[in-house]
Amino acid sequence: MKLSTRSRYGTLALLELALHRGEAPVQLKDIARRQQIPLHYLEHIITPLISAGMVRSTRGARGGVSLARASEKIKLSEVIQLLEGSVAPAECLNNPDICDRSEFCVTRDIWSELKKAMEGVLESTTLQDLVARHKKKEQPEPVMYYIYGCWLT
Amino acid sequence: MKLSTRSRYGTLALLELALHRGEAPVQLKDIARRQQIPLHYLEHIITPLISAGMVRSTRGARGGVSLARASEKIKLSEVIQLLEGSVAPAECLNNPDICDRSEFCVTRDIWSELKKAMEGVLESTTLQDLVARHKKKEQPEPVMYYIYGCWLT
DNA sequence: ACTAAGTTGATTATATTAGTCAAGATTACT
DNA sequence: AGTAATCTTGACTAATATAATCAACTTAGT
Repeated sequence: MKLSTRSRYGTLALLELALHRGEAPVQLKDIARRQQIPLHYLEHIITPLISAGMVRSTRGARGGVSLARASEKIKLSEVIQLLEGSVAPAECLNNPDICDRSEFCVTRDIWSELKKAMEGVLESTTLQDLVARHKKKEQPEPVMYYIYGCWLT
Repeated sequence: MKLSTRSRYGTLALLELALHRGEAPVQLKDIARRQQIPLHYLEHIITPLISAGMVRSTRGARGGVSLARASEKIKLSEVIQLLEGSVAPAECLNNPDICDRSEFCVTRDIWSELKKAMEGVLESTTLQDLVARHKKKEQPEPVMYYIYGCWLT
């Protein structure tokens, strides 16, 4: 029940791109270094994201990759779909024919609910949400009050 | 993001046991046949469930396995925990030390929410729920009315 | 032309999952 | 007591998927 490193690396890479939105393309080697992803592996991870039109690539010197769409428009569900193939926790949800009891199977029904719960999170989270959380963590915005001669948080 | 067959087979086997609750122990070979699970594989899957006290085994001729607890008391989350190791979609949730950015990582926060959503389903589903669903599917309880000379559903 | 990038496909390495086999332990039944 | 049926255990193998690497190629800037 683990996400593959493909998905985790891919999401980190996309977050990196979202953080540099509007600037020059980011080079794969920089993403690789900053997010500690093997460069050669990242090259393969980024490919399906480019094919799907989520990421734009600029070849040649001073090239790199950048988001092809607004980060508000990129849901994690789509990212996982592209990198993991599917969010479904059991293959019979994608393809009922692989099991001849799909129609009657109550465990399949539960895996379906599990899938829905997962989609609930992944559909409602965009890259922009990740960016917002990231910035919030960087600047924790310390709300403090000076009362009784002390700084209180 | 797939459940292993361990978990899926194991859940099917437990459902089988729940359906025969109160009767004589069910033999592994019968479970294997009915649920189409390789017998030798099932032997290994059932082991951790026995160790954990979820399943009771009766050795020897006419032996078998049966639920050690009421099916209402067995949550799927526990089953998955035993068979899959953990429900966490990323290892850093179980063990923050494997990654030096766990503390700041916003993707980790999202995987954590994903985990919570999954737990929401798995914690609230018991074997008894599976049994109930199963019975409901078997006997769709056709509520019909004989009106105007016709049977209406 | 040269260099710095991304692109692609082949290949290897590693880990995990899935499954098999066989010897052993326990119990029911005759 | 003997035997057959059944779970138990550990070693082993096979299959698959994941992760990673390498190298040749294409593209674009200088």
